Amino acid sequence: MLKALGENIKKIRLEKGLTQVDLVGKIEARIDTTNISRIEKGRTNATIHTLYRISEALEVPLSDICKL
Amino acid sequence: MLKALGENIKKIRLEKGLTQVDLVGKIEARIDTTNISRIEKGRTNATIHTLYRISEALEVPLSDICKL
DNA sequence: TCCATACTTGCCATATTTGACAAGTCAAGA
DNA sequence: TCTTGACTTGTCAAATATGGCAAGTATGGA
Repeated sequence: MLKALGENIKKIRLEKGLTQVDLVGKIEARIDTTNISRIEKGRTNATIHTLYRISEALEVPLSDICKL
Repeated sequence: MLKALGENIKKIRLEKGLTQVDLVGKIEARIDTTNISRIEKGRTNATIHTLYRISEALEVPLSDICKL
């Protein structure tokens, strides 16, 4: 399930033509590519706030990245 | 945003006619009404795994409780 | 081959979620 | 009023997410 979530994020990110660094750059509050990578690989159980910041940077609704 | 998420959960829970205790009872892995209450009140930044377990207990897609 | 870019992974310190329990609030009804 | 059920809030310990940095892997191009 975390893996599916991560793949969702990665898919959307690539569709937008963004690298992890680009994505991080679009997030106001500090976040690290380390964390993006961990989330995309399903290696961490992200908090909803982190996912929310990612959804903002990707310019998609939070619910889009929560579609499993 | 955490508050909106919590209100979402509460709304769905009440629509299903469940109390917090009922909801906890439907979740396989251990969870506490303390945590349900904190999430519903937006006092905690829940992890996606916790929200996923709640969505399972509510029998709705995770994306439904992530609609802000 | 060498280099650059993109990504992954390990480690650390700090902050915070979670589970657990106890105590408190609140509303409805006997 | 008293009781009961539902919910909220405080505190604690343990687990873990996060930010940060460094090192490693993989791929493609000069």
